[in-house]
Amino acid sequence: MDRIEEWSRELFSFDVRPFLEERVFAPGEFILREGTFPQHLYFLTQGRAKIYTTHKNGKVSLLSFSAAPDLIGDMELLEVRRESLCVQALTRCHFWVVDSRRCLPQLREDPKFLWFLCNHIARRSARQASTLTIQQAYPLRNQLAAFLLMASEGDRYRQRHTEAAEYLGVSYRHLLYVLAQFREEGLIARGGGEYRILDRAALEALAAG
Amino acid sequence: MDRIEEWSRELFSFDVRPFLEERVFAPGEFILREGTFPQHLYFLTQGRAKIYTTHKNGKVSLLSFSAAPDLIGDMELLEVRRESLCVQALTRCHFWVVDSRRCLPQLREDPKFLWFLCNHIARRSARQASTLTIQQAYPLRNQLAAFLLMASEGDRYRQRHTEAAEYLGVSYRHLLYVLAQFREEGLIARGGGEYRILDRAALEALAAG
DNA sequence: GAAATTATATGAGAAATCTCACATCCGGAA
DNA sequence: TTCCGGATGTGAGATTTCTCATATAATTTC
Repeated sequence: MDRIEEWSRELFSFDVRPFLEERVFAPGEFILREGTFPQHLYFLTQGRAKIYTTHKNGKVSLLSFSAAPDLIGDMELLEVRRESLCVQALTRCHFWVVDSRRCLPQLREDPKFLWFLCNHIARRSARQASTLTIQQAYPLRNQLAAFLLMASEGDRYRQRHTEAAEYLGVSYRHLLYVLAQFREEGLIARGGGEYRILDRAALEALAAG
Repeated sequence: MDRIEEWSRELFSFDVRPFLEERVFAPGEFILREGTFPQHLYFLTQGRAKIYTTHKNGKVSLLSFSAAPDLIGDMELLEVRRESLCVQALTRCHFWVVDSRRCLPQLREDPKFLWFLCNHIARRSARQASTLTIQQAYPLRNQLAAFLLMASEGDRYRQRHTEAAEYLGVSYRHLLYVLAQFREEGLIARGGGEYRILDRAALEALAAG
């Protein structure tokens, strides 16, 4: 396939195709399971997945959503992951999978790939740092406003509340409570199994802190 | 200096010494200020610094403590930082400073350095992810137990409460409240301007969740 | 299609956490 | 020494967030 060749030339100095295969995961399928140690790099080219971890007290933390294009399995390649995470497809997910164990020597010597990897991980780290400090400094009201804007398409918001609560790190009950507040204040409206954004400006003001 | 040569051979494929200088910061001095865009990589060889950001609502989030050996300015090198952070020396800090702007072409082509950088950033990212999810899943009681164990030397804990509160992302008042609880329960004791750990096992049980 | 599971919704009360007020203590600056 | 800003410590009341119970709708499974 052409696109693979073009893409592999962009990210790698060497010919990665011998180590490459395509894979598709169905919704709900696991790309990475907790406790396993993958030997592959997964380049998400299509679809959407969620990355989460389960704590000893039973709570689930949804660390992030992964949307194409994204890279999964990099932390494991670098062997820095202590408690492993779980990655599960939300929609049908297409990957280009690199057998990183077999081509690790080439990867370690490839400045083009390493530069890409640095940038990728650094961007993720910056996002996490931002999430972390915002979470410390603002109540759900502000974070939810940002999330509604981020996760909506146009004026329509149709995320699962269960997942949103796990992502925002609050209880399902409390998420619903603040959503109801927003409805009372006329910021959003409910209808037909989805929510609509009524007052984008107000939400943006809240999201900005 | 010998140690510089040895160190630079370990991290770089090329001779980095022409781009290198030593710098020392006094306690309280700023290594990076919010809003500025540094053109240097700072290798912390001695000392301790704090990395924090100030929010629009006035709250300060202490993202992390930096202790030698550590690397500062990497996110800026990769140009991924949105809101810039503030890095301030807590103790006297010694750095080896690389003029990354002048040797960026070499850095981008140096697999040895890039591999190190990937690992460094990935480790930080893993730590942040862990902090983020733990913060979502556990109340201060558990996090404080972990922090007391981590930040104490032997059985003596002598961190500033103001800084601890910013690091843990809770109000000063609430930190003191939970510390008082721990005292009532006989886990710690106060005396001579410091705290002492009395029941390490109990704290470890709390920290483990 | 029936049963079982999962998501949505809401109420009530409790726990965690915050803000603000105020007092004390200590170290550095004048 | 005196003064002052920062760090410590405590109280009271408000706000945010959690847990648990319960009910219904939607979805999956058999």
